[in-house]
Amino acid sequence: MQQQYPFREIEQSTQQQWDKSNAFRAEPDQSKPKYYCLSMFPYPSGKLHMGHVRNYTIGDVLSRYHRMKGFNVLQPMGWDAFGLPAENAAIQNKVPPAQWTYDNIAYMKKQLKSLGFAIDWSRELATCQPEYYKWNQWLFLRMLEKGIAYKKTQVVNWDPVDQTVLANEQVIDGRGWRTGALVEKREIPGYYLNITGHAQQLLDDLDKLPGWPERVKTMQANWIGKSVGVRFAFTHDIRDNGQLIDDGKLWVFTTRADTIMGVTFCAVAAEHPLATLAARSNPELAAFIDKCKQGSVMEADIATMEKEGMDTGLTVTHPLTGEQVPVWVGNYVLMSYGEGAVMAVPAHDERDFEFAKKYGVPIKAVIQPGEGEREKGEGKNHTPSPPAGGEGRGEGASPFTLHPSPALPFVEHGVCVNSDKYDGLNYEAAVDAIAADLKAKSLGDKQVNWRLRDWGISRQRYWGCPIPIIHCDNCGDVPVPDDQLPVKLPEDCVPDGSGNPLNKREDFINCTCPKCGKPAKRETDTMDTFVDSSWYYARYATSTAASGFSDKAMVDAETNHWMPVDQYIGGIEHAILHLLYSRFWSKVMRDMGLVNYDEPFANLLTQGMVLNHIFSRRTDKGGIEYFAPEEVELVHDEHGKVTGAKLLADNQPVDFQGMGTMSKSKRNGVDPQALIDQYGADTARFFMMFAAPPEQTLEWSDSGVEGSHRFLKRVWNFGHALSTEAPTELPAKLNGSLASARREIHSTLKQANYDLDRQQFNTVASAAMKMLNAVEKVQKDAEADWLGVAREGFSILLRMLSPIAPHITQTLWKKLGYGDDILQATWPQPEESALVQDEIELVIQVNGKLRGSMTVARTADKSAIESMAVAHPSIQKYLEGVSVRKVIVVPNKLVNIVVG
RNA sequence: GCCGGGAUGGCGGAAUUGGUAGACGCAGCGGACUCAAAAUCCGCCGCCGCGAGGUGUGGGGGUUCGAGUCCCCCUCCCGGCACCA
Repeated sequence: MQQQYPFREIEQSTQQQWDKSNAFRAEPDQSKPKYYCLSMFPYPSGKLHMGHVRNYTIGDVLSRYHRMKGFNVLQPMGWDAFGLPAENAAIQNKVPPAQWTYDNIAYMKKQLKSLGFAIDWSRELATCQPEYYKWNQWLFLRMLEKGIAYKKTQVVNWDPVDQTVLANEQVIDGRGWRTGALVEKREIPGYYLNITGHAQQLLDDLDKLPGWPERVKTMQANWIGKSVGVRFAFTHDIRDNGQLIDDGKLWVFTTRADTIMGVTFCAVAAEHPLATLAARSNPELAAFIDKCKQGSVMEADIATMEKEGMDTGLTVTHPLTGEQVPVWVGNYVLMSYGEGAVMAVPAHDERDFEFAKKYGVPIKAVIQPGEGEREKGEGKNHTPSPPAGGEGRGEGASPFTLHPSPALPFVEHGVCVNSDKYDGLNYEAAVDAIAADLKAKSLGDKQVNWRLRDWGISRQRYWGCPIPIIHCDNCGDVPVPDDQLPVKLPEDCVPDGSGNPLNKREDFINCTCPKCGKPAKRETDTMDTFVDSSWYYARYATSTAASGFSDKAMVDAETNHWMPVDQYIGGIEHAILHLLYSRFWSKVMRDMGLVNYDEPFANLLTQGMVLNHIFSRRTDKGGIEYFAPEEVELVHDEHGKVTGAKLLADNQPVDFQGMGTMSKSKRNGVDPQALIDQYGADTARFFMMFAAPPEQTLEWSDSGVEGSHRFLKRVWNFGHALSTEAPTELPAKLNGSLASARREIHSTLKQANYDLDRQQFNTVASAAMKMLNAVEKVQKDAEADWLGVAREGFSILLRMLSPIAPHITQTLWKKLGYGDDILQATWPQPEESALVQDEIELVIQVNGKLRGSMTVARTADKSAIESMAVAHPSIQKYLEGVSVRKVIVVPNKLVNIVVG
């Protein structure tokens, strides 16, 4: 009779034991290597979603594996608790955001606990707690003192839906990153952090992160966007009401100063002052400018968009030649980058070339391929020039031949021609000489341009960390003194959608000026929530030994013990913003002597999204109606191939739209709670690990979940069966089939250990299944001494599986008498003696094609194997009428007989 | 358009350095047990072919005794982006 797999009881009781014994409490221990494993903390939105389950299971598997390998593991958890959803919920339910947030935290914490994660809950924090955000405020004041934080009034991105300012990074294609609303421009004072001051370091230190995915580093480097060039001015005498515009200088930035002698026009952005002036007397131009401003900002459109422009009729003076250069308005020039104006060299720039051809602007070639440089491809196929220092020596480069007139535009580096005194100079020399000449005329110099902008952190929102500033009529903006921190956010406000409720809280606003003592007003702006998440990992790592986190210091010596995070796990969606801000914040804290690390996250794992089927149907009205997967049944043909799907309710077909991320609108979400309730935490965890490698997307599958559950049931039943036998030790000598079963177990373990170290958990789960198949077979064959092999194999299986399915493995570990606590067990290692074979099966190939196999002694030498293979009966027919040219022996693998 | 990453059975996915393609699971098919069903267990399962055999990792070429893996060209898919001067 089969014993039921009572997952509810065993999961509950195991979790209670862990709670009672404080099993996952982490204290520094110098005798062991530390392993700080961190998953990105969740926003307490109400309940966990599948992405959380996947994220935290990956972290937990890594934590538990390292713990059993002898590391001193810290795995904390907390809550990214400030933010807009709480305010939106408040508007809807008339509940204060604080209450909503704390309720959600309580529920989600219960869910996390029910998944059995090995978390040190004594280090739990929520960013909306004054004990935490006090230190946001404190560090902000330090930054203010050092000029890293400053106030300015600037045109900002205003999200009309959220009624707040957005950082440049939070504007995607002209729309708010959260709301998708079209962003408006508004002038508003706010506080900024000088992240651009760290741009070079943030770029350089990416090289210190070999444990980060390459693509994340590329994304960050692109975002920082360093470009080295020359900033210089064309001069002019263009006046508006007698007032010289921009002091008579049209500034431009170029990375190709070597082409300056080829300038045939300038192009300015639609918002440029020269454009504005010219438009005033030219309605046609005004209309064009309006069109440019409305132009699509969608990336895909823009890439294929026609380059358009219009002559302003204005001219400026070339700083080196003194020639008059016409000024055009171009739809491809952006006011927000560089100077909002460019010099145009059609001969050596793709866009300028296209533009000049279209409008008949002259094209003047001033660069030719240099010595050893070859024109690559034809016409428009421009591959980048070889890296600097390579002197352009391409493999197989033929001796230099003249390239009198390369196809234009020629955009690679070369040698100046047609450029007076610069003729013959290569790129570097020409840029140096030209920059020097411009500098001598006070009309320019070398400059580095960054795409990265300073980080605006002011938000006109209630549910965030108050900015600790007091506005005094006498003294201006006065920082709140340290001893008055934290500036506490009142927790009983209920936003009604009409702006920041703090503006109506007299008890919050009214205060006395710390400087002059007169009545003053508090700042009501709060900080961007990316501030909160920029250092939470360091706070987790501070000492909590006394009784919780210190209120005396932001971080302490223990922070430096645990940091940096050895493994950070989270979604790719944070590849730029959160990770860049955290890196910046760490560098600021380091510069202030608060911490001793350069980079907060040594290794980064970006887990893939969780997808599910999307089913839909066109409605009569032309809309699209979505159906949840459980309302739909797949239709197969006789081979099991899916041919369609139908709705259970009406038996009519529905459209299968492929796989997509789980979302409410597509109705394809699966609630983790239902999964846990029906199958248990171990099944949920196992399926998450089994279905795909961590970095790839994971496709939801109900039958996959059932398969995972079925496997754990088999583990349980096998454990139960073993427990009815009296324990036996592994015998000293094994017969052939038991030895081979044991070899299967140990070689599977060897592979699993390799896979664990490369974080490929799906094949570790497979290995566990394979191992169960092996021990079940041993049991079924029931040869003498089977029990010893089965017990050893099962003890390996339980330990190997325990990071993924910790409850069932702990329960069986104890039940079978292997030990009291599997957490204290050592990680299994394959025994080399179990892996050796006396006889090896070799594959025989003829001309690389599989033709047979044979068994040889382990000790057989090469020539013996060769002659055995050639003499093997099953391949004789392939050797008839041909002669054996040679025989290749790959040890332990195969023999290839080459004939011809 | 540019930069990354991909493409392997009906499906999810395996295959350390080039060495038996398809591990493990799902789905499917057949069988056992059952009055029956569920559950469970056993077997089959890339494609073509009765079979011998042929063929097969998006397509085409190449290197090699041997290519999913390396090189060249092409197609498609997914992510990211900056018309960045």
